[in-house]
Amino acid sequence: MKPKLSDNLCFAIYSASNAITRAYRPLLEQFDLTYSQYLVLQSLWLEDGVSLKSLSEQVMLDPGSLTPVVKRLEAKGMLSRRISEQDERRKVIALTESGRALKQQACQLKSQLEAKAGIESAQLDQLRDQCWMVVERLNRAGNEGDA
Amino acid sequence: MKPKLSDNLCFAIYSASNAITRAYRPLLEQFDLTYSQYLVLQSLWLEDGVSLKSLSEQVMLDPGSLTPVVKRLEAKGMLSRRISEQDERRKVIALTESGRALKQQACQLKSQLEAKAGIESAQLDQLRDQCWMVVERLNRAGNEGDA
DNA sequence: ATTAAATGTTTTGTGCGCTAATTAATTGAG
DNA sequence: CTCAATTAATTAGCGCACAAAACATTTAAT
Repeated sequence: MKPKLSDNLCFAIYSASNAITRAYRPLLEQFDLTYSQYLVLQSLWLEDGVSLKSLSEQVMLDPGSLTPVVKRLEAKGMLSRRISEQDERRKVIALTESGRALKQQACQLKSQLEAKAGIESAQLDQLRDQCWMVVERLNRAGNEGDA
Repeated sequence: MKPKLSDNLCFAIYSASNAITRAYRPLLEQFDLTYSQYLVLQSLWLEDGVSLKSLSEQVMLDPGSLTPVVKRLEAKGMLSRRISEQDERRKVIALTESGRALKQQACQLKSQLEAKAGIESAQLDQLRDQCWMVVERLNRAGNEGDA
């Protein structure tokens, strides 16, 4: 059998990720959000008032990647960034009233996308768990140089 | 049970994709390649001398995303972009000798990454296929407005 | 044959995502 | 207490990934 590009797991995951953000785009447009911004909001809906570093661990992105995302959300009035009083290096990122209010409107987004894709939850959970397994192993492998 | 951010399949796939390009980066560095550039090369190793549009379909990326990637590969001497004689709108993208030669050196990359992550092929194939299922359904859903 | 629609590529502008370097605040070792 | 490490956040620079617009070439319709 001739090898195909789609044989590669990396390409499959990469394409799936691109397809998801592509599919989310028109849905998120009504809220003037990108997928990354939406992800940050979801994280804050679960745990509010965290530092940028803590947030970056939650969403598994570099602090350097997150600063501009959070700034844009601040500009849209979704959250505030005030300096922590305990530790002035830290910024405390907290939802505003509008940011909190968006939670109710946006919770339909996930089911909207699932409906769009027509995925049922049976294999879905397995797929999700296997993705996390890949993430965990790659992260572990990347941090093995800690003497 | 309290809901967690990691319950979301979208987040899992998104994180897995980021983790993969992150893990590939140091491996690809020795070849002075990014993951996208590597993907384009892999596509050309399977089918050489294609138009940008054809290439964009192979790797599932916008032509607009691909133009700069291909240009950089051209600058590195990996491929050539000449105007098609049959249709002067088209560009024919073809590997150079160096581009073809890289195939031998880079074929170890995939196994190198798999070793790094310690993934065995049993569940791997399933994960891959389910990713493609998601991609297919999202793409189908996105193109349903064709009267 | 002329012109209108379609096709292939590039350009422009926005927003990631990463690394490396910078700045500022805190901690710790002497 | 002081000064060197550490930690938190930002900045700068690179390379995507996309949509929308611009441009040129080809095709199709009349």
